[in-house]
Amino acid sequence: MFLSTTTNGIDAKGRLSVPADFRAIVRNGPFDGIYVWPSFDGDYLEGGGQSLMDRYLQMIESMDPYDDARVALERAIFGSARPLSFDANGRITLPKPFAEHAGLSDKATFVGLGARFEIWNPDVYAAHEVEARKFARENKRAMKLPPSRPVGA
Amino acid sequence: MFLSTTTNGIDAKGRLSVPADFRAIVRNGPFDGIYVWPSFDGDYLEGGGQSLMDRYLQMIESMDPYDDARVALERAIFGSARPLSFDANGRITLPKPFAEHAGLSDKATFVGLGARFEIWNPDVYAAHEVEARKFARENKRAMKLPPSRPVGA
DNA sequence: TGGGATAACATGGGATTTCATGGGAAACAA
DNA sequence: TTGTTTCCCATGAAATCCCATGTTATCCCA
Repeated sequence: MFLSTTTNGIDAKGRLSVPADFRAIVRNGPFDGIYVWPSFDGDYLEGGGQSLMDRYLQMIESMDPYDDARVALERAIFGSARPLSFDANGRITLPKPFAEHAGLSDKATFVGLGARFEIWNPDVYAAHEVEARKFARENKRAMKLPPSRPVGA
Repeated sequence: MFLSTTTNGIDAKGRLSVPADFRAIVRNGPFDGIYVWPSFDGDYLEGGGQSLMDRYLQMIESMDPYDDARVALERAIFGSARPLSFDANGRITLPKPFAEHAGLSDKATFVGLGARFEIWNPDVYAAHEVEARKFARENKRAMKLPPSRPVGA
């Protein structure tokens, strides 16, 4: 599970260290790296490991071939995603268009969201985080946890 | 079930012993540690074991992908939670931002709340507890138990 | 039921490893 | 060539591991 928020530096070569716990999650996969694409919903990047891509693929395959939503998803995710492999020290090199889309220059913030993660400009994310926490506080009553399962189930 | 209240010391390295009974609850899980995040509702930390996180993930995944509440919760919980693993003696190391959020420096109070627990500054908690008991006393008529099930069901 | 032995627990400090980051050299492309 | 990408190694800071110790709780047997 991708968790927590980490800000790392981007060096002159466009290299960016992926947090070690994120790397640990995708390790053991067939591909030693992550999949990243520009979000169609804002100025940030989205990403995940092989299993996330497999799930998206499965989801899309279950939709009608010419469903508008299917075509949109295919374009937005598969059409723009890139596999970014780790170097020996666990860094990826950000393609320029990605850095531009998210306004990344010298620092980037990884945000773990369970099954996937996002990469933001730190300043932009800070503002969003304040909003998100405020919204959560005001809507906490809407949170209903599913019942816990019996031990051993 | 996380129960009772325990206060332990925080050493110079930011290490904090998790009460032994709390550790016993999460033992046998796939991850030997606890998940902790700064509450979005106050100056304390919230936490639980793997099963709690699984339930939150289930809850969030059942919401619409671009629902505002979902996005806010994802960021407020997953975006700020960290897996804190036990060292050989059952201690966790508190990340600095967590200690700052909850005003923790030399001591921390673990408060068991059933499925999850909270970590407070002892002095702040003492004051808060007085308030909480007063509130409970004044609102006792609003407390409702869910209908009980037949024994064994 | 008392009291000594034993185990569990919280805490402390030093040593080691991991991690993020920087830069140079070699391979590649235009 | 000139600029770009990939691989390799160096380094300081931070996190982790390992061992030691006092104290408390638990057990066991007389």
